[in-house]
This record gives sequence, C-alpha cells and structure tokens, in this order.
Amino acid sequence: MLLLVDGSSYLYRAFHALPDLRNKSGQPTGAVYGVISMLRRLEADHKADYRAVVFDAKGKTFRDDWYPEYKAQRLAMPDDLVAQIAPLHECIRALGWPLVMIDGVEADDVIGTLAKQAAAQGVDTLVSTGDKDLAQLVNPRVRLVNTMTNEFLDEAGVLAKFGVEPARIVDYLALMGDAVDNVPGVAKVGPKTAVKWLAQYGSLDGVVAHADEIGGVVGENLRKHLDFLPLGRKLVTVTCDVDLPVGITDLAPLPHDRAKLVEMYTRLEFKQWLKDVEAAAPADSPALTDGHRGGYETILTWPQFDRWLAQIEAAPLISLDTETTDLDPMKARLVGISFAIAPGEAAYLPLGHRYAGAPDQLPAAEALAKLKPWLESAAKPKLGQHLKYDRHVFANHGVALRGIVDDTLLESYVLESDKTHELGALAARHCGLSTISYDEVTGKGASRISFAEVPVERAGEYAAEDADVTLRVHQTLAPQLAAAAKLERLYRDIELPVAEILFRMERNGMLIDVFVLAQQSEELGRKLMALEAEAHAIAGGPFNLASPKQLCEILFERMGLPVVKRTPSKAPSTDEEVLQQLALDYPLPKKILEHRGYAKLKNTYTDKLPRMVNAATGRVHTSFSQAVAVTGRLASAEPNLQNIPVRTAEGRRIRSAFIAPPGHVIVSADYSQVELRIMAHLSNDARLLDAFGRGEDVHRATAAEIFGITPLEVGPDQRRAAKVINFGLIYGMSAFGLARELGLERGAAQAYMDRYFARYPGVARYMEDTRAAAREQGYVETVFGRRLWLPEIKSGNVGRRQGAERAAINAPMQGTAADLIKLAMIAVQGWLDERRLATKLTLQVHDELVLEVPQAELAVVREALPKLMGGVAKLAVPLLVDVGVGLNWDEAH
DNA sequence: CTGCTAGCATA
DNA sequence: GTATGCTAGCAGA
Repeated sequence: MLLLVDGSSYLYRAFHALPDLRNKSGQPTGAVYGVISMLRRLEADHKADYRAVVFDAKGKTFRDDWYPEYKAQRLAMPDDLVAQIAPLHECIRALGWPLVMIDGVEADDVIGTLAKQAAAQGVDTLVSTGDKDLAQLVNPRVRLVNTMTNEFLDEAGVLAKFGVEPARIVDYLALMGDAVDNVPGVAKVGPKTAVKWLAQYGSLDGVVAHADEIGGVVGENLRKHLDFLPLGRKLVTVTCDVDLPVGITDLAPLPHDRAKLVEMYTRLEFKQWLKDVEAAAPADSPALTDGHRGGYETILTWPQFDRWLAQIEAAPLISLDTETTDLDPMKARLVGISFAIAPGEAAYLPLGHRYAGAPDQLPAAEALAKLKPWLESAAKPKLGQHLKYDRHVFANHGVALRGIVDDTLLESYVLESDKTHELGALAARHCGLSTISYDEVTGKGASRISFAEVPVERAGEYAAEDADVTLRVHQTLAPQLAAAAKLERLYRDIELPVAEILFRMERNGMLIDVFVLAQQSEELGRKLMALEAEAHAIAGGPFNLASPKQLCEILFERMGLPVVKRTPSKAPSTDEEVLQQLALDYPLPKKILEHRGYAKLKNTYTDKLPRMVNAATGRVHTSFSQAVAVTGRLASAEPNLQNIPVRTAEGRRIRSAFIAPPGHVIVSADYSQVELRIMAHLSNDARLLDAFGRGEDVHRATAAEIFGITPLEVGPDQRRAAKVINFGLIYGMSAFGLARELGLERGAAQAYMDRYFARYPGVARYMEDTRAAAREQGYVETVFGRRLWLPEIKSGNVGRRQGAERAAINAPMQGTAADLIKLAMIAVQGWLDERRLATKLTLQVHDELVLEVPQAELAVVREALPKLMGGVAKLAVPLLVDVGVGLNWDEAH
C-alpha cells in the first residue's frame, strides 16, 4: 500500500486551529505539533509499503497561467508559520517519512500523479487529507482517510458524504466554487443545489445543456456563469499526469532517526513524545503497542490503575468523562471512566463492558471505592464537558463528585451562546480536531448498541479521546474567558454554581399524582370520542381530526369555507386563530378547536407524564439544558416541565397533579413583571421608573399615558390594550404586529405606538440604541455582561435583518431576567444550605422558582424568598416577588 | 426508521 | 412580535 499525506492542508489547519503553543525560547511549535501528531497516528494505524508527506512548493504553477486570479487573494504566510516549516520538515524526515515538494506543482497534483502511478503497478493508495477536493481521486484502488477519525472514504463513502460519485466531484466543485483558492462558482449555489442539479442532469455538461430550464435566481446566476464553468472545472481538477522526478519506489519508509528525534523533541519541548522515543528499544517497530493505540492507555490491571491513580492525584487539573449504559442521567450506570492529565495523555478505565470475549476488567465496585476519595475531594480540581451528567452517574453509584472547577460546555456557552457546544463541534472549532462521535461507536437508531457492548479497545480510543479533547478545548477557551472579565465572572459566579443547583433540582424531581392524571386522561378520551363523532357527522364522513392536511380538504374543498390565511408553505392554514374566526359562522371549526385542546392535554401531558415517573424514585425528573437558549434562559426537557398548562381550567387540573408529599407544601415564588422592570432599568425612562418606584399598576399607568386620561378613568379594554403594548415592546414589536394583536387598523396601532414613545422617550431612545449597538458590535449585552450574538444583524435579507433587530431588542430583557433568576437560585440554595433546611428547589420556570417545603419550614421559607430573590441585584426599580403556597402547584400559584 | 411541517403548551 | 420543547401526521427512505 502507498500512503500519501497531504502535508500542506494539514499544516495550515494545524497552524490556525491549534492554540499558540511555544517553547521556552518563545518559538511557535503548534503547527509542528499538530502535523507530527497526525503522522504518529497514521504510523500506528497503517502498515505502508511506500509513504510520503507531500507539500506545495514555492512558485507559480500552471493554474496561474490558466487563471491569474487563482489563489490571488491568499495572504502571505504568517511569520509564526514560516518559522515552523524547517523544524517540521526535519521532524518528518527523522520519523522516516520521505518528503516530496516539487517546484511548480501543487501537492494535490503530486498526490494524484503518484496515486495513478501506483494503481498502474497494482498498488493501492490511501490518501490522508483534510481536503474534500481530493475526493475526486477515489476509485477502487484509491481511498481517502481523515486522520483524526480514522474515517475512510471509498467510492460508496464519497457518494454518501457528498451525494455525488467521485467522478462527479470536479463538476460539484466547479458549480460551488472554492473560496480558499479564489475559484468562483455559481452565485448562491452550495452543496445542496449542486447535488440536486447533478442528480437531475447527470453531469456538469448536462447542467450546462439544460441551463435555460432552471428557474429562479440561481438559474439566472448559472446562466451568467456558463462561460466560466469550463475553466472553473479545469482549475479544481487534480492533474494526474505530471512529470515527477520521483516514483513510488523511492518512497519506502525509513527507520526512525532516534538521535535526531530526541534533539528535535527536546528543542520543541514535546515532552511526552520525547519519553516515547527514549522508552522505545532501538529495534522496536514505530507502531504503538495494543494498550497504547492512539497514544492512550486502557487500564486493565491493578498496577496500571495504581500508576494512573497516583498521576491523577498529583495533577493540577484532571479532565474526566464517564461512559454509561443509558443516556438518561437518572438511570445511567457506569461502564467506564476516562481521564486526561495532559494533552495527548489520557487513559480509559473500563469497568462494565459485557459482551462475548470481553477482556477481564477491574472489578467496578473495588475500583470505584479506590477512586472515591479523589472523586469526592473538593480540593482535587476536575474539568469536564457537561459534568452535570457525570455528576448524576456518580450519584447513581453513591459517589458525590466534588471539585468541579471547569466545564467546557459552559465555557463555550458563555463565550458563544449562539453556537453549538457538543464536544465534537468544540474540538473542530477550537482545536481543528475531528473526533470519534458517539454514534460512530454505538451506531444509532434501532441498531444502537449499549456502550457496555462496545469493544473495550474501541471504547478506549473514543473515551480517552473525549477526555483528552475536553482538556485541549479548555486550554483554548480558558484564556478567552480570562481576557473578558465580565464573561469570566458570569461563567464562574453564575453558570458553574447554577450547574450544581440544577443537578440537585433534577435529582429532587417532582411528585405527581398519577391517579388524578389517569382519571383526567379517561375523561379527555371520552370527550375526544364524542367530539370526533360530532365532527364526522358535520363533515359528512370520517376523517382524522388531528391531520391538518385532511382537515384542509374537508373545510376548504368539501365544505368550501373561506381561506383566511396560509402557512409558510402556502397551504391553507387551520391554526387556532383561523378556526376561531371560522367558528363565528360555521359549526365544525368549533369542534376541531375543542378537539385540538383536549388532544394536546391528553397526548402531551395526562398520558405522558405518568410514563415519565422514574421507577426507582417514584418522581418525575426533568432535565435542564443550561446551554441551548441563546438568551441565557434554561430549557427543560424529558419531560418539559416549563410548559405545563396554566391558562385554562382544564389545563390547571394538570398542574394540580404536581403535589407535595405528606407533611410538605409546594411553594411558588415568581418575579412580578420582571422583564418590564428590566426595561425600565435599561432605558432609564423617568416615567416608567416612577411608575414602578411608586408601586403603581404599570399597565394602568401606561393606558393612562396613551389615552391621555387619569389612571382611575382607565377602563378594562384600555388596560388590556396597554398590556399588549407593553408585552409587544419587550418582543421588539412593529405597528403591524400590534394591529394584528389588537384587531386595529395599522394606522391606529401606529398612533398608539407614537403616543407611547412620546410619553416614554427613554424607552424610544433605548430601543434605537440597542439596535445601533447590535449593528456595531454584532452582539448586545445583559446587565451582567452576558453577550447575546446576532449574526444576522447585518444580513442582506431584509426579513432576516429585521428579525435579528427584534431579537436584539428582546435579548437584553429576556437575558437579564435569566441572569437574575439564576442569581436567585444561587441565593436561595445557598441560604437553604447554610440553614441546613430540608426544603428543596424542584423547578425553575423562567421567572418562577418552585420548592417543596416541609410544613415546619414554611414560615421561614415564605418570609425569606422575597428578600433573597428581590435582593440579588440593585436595579433602578424594586424587584417584587409574589409567593404562593398550596398542597399542589396549581394551588401554590 | 428519520426528518420535516403544522400546531400549540409555557415565560 | 421574543425564547423554548413536544406531539401527530406524513413523506421518503
């Protein structure tokens, strides 16, 4: 086999993605480290008869003659990268890899030519690259590998990944263009469209031949680009018949030059690799042994365990991860634990793998008992990705994880709440590493296996990598936080403590009265049957009331009712608003509305909640997501306990099924009009501050201002209108939206808004300042400095931009409210702990905390909550808290 | 079996 | 007119 490494693409990737590593004398070393670690991995994983690392050389190539703009916008190589090229080449040669650089020929063309040569001699080729362009080379004799995942791309793989076969990759690239190489493609055409066109017309030539049949803006763009496409394809096509001064027989692997490696690794300060070189016997093959695949160790013996435990206890910070039987944290049992003590130095301790032929593993109970003092020590610093989950896992085994000092999930969330924070994404974004995914290890869907059935070796690669990568991500993110004092405080003083409180709330769970819900399910079932029969009778035949599609046919085709509004996909809408309007004139929509209401309650709540009761605890345990909502809010899932009905009497029956155990009560404490108060604080508007300062009914006060009357003269409809306006302002509303909500003409709504802003000029100024800040910085901030990024604020698309402006208006208010209640959770839990009370926090619903309180503690808790929650911040307006008490959540409200 | 749409529960 | 999560139906694997 011939193994060809696309050195140039890896060099750039490593340089830009890895943290700025330097040795003592200040020389940059990160890019060398990145490329060499890939070579080490390749060497461990593949036995090659011939191999080479290929780099671009200096100087013009034939593509520059074809197209002077080719790579024209590429910047000069940074000094820190230039400085690493010579040492990198030395390391590569010392590792026994032939290095190929040909003047005037790009690395891709060298690789293509060598692969073709190899195939002619009956030799298979494996190309290691991070570049999708090389997918065009794949054929039965040539495959690609992504070095970090060991993910192979053969012909089927290329088709699966890109949606086109290897022979069509050049057509695909020509259509899309290549921004990096400055090769333009058809404007607005990305992978989706390129694949669609190629599927439809077979090839680029087919697309060109049918260019006039393609409609829309992209069709026009295509036609404008027709003249360039042949050149574009030529530029992205790898040339496989370059005249090369080397042949594959020149590329036999050489032995390691150990003296040179020692010299280089010492100079570059790659300490672990230095140890590896010094430890290897001279005759040793360069491949790593079984227990060290990928540089990680799998702990299967007590001496290994003891050695690692000693290292773990001595290290300043350990990255920690658990593998388990279950994704449900309350049910998960340990299958293994991984640790990283330094980048690249990680181990996996398998404890519960169960499958035919599984190796003997250390006894779980005994190993865990030996680890327990370290796990439970608050003085032993630990780091992880989403450690709330691991906390549950250890708790399931009677171990209280302590000493959590950092969590990469929360670091990333505080820095970039609008991005995803899954570990693989963080590794790619911040370290340029691609990691093995959970799905790759366990499969997915029906064929998913338990982690306990994953072979220990494979599990070790995955699990140790996770711990390792978490540490590397942390090393990148921690300095970014340290450089932003407010974000660091938000992370350390709010998010980290809240994570622990959420863990405790999830474990507390809520008690529900399953009997009440079952009874209600039965009643709802009867009502649904009756409504269904009535609806069928009116419609003149059976149909599925829950199918918007069938309902459309019945209402708008068979019965000929007027279409009031359309869904985004321009089908006639049958949503609540439409049906309510139609119900004024026809009988069927009323039945559908009732049916929808009952079906929602039954399907989402009364049937579902009893099935979510944990068999071991007899309670419902939600899972709070701390890093999904861009504004800083929490989210609740499985089940979502933040959307339990409250508005209707039927709905509140469901709330009444959330009960206190004997001798306890449910206490609910919620901030009164918190977002409006925050608006008063942020806008510093004198009238609004005054209204809150005097403890007035703000909606009434607003109505008085808008309608030019005294508060006492405000009627119920006027107050209602003012309330809608106040809420609308928080949502960044336009006159159009207000008109719709109030059933007014657009002009009348605009008049209300003008009047509002005239009376509350501070609010008007605040709204404009917020929009401006969003445009200038790309983000807005909460009172506590949480950054809320708005990537679409500069979008050329008017709708998207206006959407981002509305989000910008809303975000500081929603986000500050989220910050406040998180501070309240910390204050309340801290107070409970300090007093050693048995009262438990059980839920947070954005502006409300729910607690389960022993009768004996009710008086003291009830008195403390408004003070604790109201005292978390000193705003320009008082923070008022309403407290309710009852035997169930409905009564407490 | 998976991903999408429509619809709807909460703050 | 902001922010979420979950359900059923349905279409295409």
